[in-house]
Amino acid sequence: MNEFIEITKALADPNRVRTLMALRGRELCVCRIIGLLQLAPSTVSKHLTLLKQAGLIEGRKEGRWMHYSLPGDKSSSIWKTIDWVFSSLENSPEIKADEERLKKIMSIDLDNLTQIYKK
Amino acid sequence: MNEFIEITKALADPNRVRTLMALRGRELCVCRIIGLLQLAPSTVSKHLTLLKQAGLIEGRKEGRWMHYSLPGDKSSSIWKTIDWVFSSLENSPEIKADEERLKKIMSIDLDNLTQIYKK
DNA sequence: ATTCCACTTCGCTAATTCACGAAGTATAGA
DNA sequence: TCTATACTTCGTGAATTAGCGAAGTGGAAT
Repeated sequence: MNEFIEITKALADPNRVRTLMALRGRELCVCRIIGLLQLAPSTVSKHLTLLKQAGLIEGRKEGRWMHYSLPGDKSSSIWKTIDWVFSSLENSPEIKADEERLKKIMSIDLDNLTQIYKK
Repeated sequence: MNEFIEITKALADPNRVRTLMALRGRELCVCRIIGLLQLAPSTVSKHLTLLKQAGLIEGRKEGRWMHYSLPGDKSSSIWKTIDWVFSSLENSPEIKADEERLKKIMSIDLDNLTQIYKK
């Protein structure tokens, strides 16, 4: 029960849900997620920590960058939840708009991202 | 998206989730739910309003009693969510304990419930 | 070594949420 | 018509949460 509530609480915030949806089929570094959500780095970091705590995402450090992604083991029970989220939001206009924004964000080289998310 | 967040928020509280699970396969009047959760009537009423707002339950008034149940139309998309909740919690010890409590609560006649939930 | 950069942790404020009791509404029964 | 019952709404306090900026951590590059 506690675990379940941890998951539903993690999913009870639009910015965290947008993040989860943004990670469909790809890894993202924190700076790109900051670019997507347009929130302070510390805020985004906190959201990511919460999602990770709930088991909805996992992190991988590579040099200076931290990359987040959906759990690798698709047979794990958390994927039932993730699939439910995906199917619930597949037609959401907000998520579609994010998808467009992400196309641009993905095209920017990591080394040039700093300036972007500061404005 | 808004709708989805309304649902996850409704599911982000243990007492509301317990209520949802208690309604599996049966209707319950508010007084029995009060008996289960052991919370003030006004608190329970608020929880039920939230669950209803999210579309997770529906209410039916009969005389003095208000009966809540899961949505009747099982083809409605909310049932995907409800089934996900059920499958996530089918082995939860808390929910099993509630099931036991409910057996007793269901055996009490409606007219005699008042005294019970006041103690 | 030192500086820079990506990110996290900490400390704070504003907003939201959970719980309660008191007061209100509606129905049943005397 | 009056009272009792079942529930809801309102107002309030305590606890939790989302956001921020400042300070801290650790890896890379000069």
